Amino acid sequence: MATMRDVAERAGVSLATVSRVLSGSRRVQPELVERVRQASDDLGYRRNLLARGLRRRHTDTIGVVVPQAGDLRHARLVQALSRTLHDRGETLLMGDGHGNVEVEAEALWRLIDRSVDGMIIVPLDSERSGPAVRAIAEQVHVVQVERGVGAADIDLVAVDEAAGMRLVLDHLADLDRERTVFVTGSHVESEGASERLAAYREGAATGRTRAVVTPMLGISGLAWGREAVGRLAISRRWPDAIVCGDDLTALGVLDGLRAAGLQVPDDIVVTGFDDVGLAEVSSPPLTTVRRPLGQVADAAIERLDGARRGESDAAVGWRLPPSLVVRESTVAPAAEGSTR
Amino acid sequence: MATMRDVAERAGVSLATVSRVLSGSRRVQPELVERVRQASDDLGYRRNLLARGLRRRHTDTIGVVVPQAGDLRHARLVQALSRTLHDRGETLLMGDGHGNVEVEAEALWRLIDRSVDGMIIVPLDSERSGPAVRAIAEQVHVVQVERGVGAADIDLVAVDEAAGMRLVLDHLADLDRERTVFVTGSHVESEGASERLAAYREGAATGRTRAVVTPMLGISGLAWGREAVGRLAISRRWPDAIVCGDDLTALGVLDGLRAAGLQVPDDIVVTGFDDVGLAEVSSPPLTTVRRPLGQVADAAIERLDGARRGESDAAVGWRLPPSLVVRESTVAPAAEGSTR
DNA sequence: CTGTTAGCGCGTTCAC
DNA sequence: GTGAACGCGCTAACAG
Repeated sequence: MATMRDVAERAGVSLATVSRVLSGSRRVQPELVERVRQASDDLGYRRNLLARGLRRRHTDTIGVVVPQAGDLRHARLVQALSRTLHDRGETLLMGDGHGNVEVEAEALWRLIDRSVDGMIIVPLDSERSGPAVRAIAEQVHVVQVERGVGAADIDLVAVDEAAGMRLVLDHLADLDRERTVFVTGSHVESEGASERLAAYREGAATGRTRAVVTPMLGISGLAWGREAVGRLAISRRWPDAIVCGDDLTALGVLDGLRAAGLQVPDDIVVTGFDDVGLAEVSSPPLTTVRRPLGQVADAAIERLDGARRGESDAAVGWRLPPSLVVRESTVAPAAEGSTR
Repeated sequence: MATMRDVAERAGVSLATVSRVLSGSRRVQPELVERVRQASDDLGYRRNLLARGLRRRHTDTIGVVVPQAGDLRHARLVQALSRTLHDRGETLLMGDGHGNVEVEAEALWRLIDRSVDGMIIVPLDSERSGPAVRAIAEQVHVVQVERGVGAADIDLVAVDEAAGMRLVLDHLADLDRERTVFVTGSHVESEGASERLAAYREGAATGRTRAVVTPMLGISGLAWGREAVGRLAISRRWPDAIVCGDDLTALGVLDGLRAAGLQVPDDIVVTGFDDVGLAEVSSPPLTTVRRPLGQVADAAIERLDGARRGESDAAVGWRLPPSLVVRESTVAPAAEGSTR
């Protein structure tokens, strides 16, 4: 590997000049610029970012740690982050919690050891990830995503789950559906789920959709969706809309409905939550709520950048509004395809 | 941030001693070890990996670049890699091609700039990624995954697609299915797809399953699966098994079959390929071929490690055997659940 | 504008 | 067994 010294010798200039040409930090005589460029290309020179970072005290690198890199949702987030960071000339250093708080903590520290300029964290658990996240926040600027560890002085950008639920409810009202039931996982599963449940209750009470049936709580998933429909069948009083807390449960509901011989969306409409891979491929395709992953990513990066420039007044807590994706599980093909 | 010098002062020893204690590179008097440990803990000292890497000329870091980090398959691979690297005390530096060869090339070089000890690459395109991958291979040891760029001197670990197809065909033979049809994407889409097609042809000709219908080629996806079934319906000669080139197409086939009123698996059985997220949630769940991602990851890392220790004789080309996951799209519930 | 010099924080000689 | 001194490759400060 060629070093800057090699380039300097070949171009017949000093080390400092090479550095200046390469980083554009100061004006250099055009002729010398050319000579340096030439020499650099000839040698296939590449800057050593380790040395550079050591000297500059920052690395144009931000750390990102997610609970489970294999999860589609997190993978998408990482990709979104990676994309805009790349465009800004920064590099993403990924850490993976592998679903384990201790592993997560170690991943965090390892990133610190590599001198990241900032950190974007999706905490594994709002309780148990607390100590590590707070400790890290003392070392470098941190912005939490999706979930916070209850530290008011650490930035947080998340999705407004309640607004998403209102979108669903309004959509149902537009369709004149009056007897809805909410099928979801038990609200202890995640903060998001309980927010959606609360918003459903609230919306059902005060919104345009009335006549609401008590929420059905189970362990979210395919099986629970099917079982919920089974229970409804026994009760013999079918609702005209089923709102699900997540897409997977909605798939189960769809399957149960098919077994029961009901037509979607004619007899009954179904909605999911969290448009990530599944909703599109179900049959019929699922109307669902899409989280603005790209905006979340950009907001987090923006915030990090602002903080680095010293605009770090008080910590922010942003909630970004999701959008409704209307598909055939609520609207028959003819009137299909609108997204709002 | 505390530095080694701070630790040395607090412990009343020299810098060198601290270094030795922390890296365990040489024996140090027990008492001093204790003092250093204590001082280090008190200060919350963390080694600066930039400086360390600069001095040692290696970083215990390996670069991983994938075509599209948001793809579930790649995300899973990254997670598998990340897991075993973590266990070995190494760190993963991720690069994302974002589906673009130029971006991929830049990601590769950026990792080189960070002094990775080795590189694991899933090339975006076996043709167009060639130059970059070959150039990188001159800088650092690289092992390609899944797809090679046709350089015989660069390691490659991939999945034996043909073996996977044989698994499917044998399974069908066990079920006494005699009229199968293969529905897949056009074989120009990827090398993997064409390998599967070839293996299907081969297996159909020489294997235990005879009476084979000409493969149906389209653009893989939900729509093509449905359409393929539509064409079959017109022909009025139903096969007793439909083998699909990928899971998504299989989902479409399942949907088409339902519309046509056929029972799966009684009237007809269906198989997918690449068990990643979709197969489990379809109805009925899909029998499919699972790629051994964990083994692929471990093999790649193992190879990198071997090369670093100087065992890098000739480049290897490994093909790992996938496994068949039997679900209800080929075997009715009663006899379900076996995986082999 | 350009060159010389001094470290960034570490690991590693070489003397003791 | 321990410490002092050097240098990894680079940028920032200071002269010229």
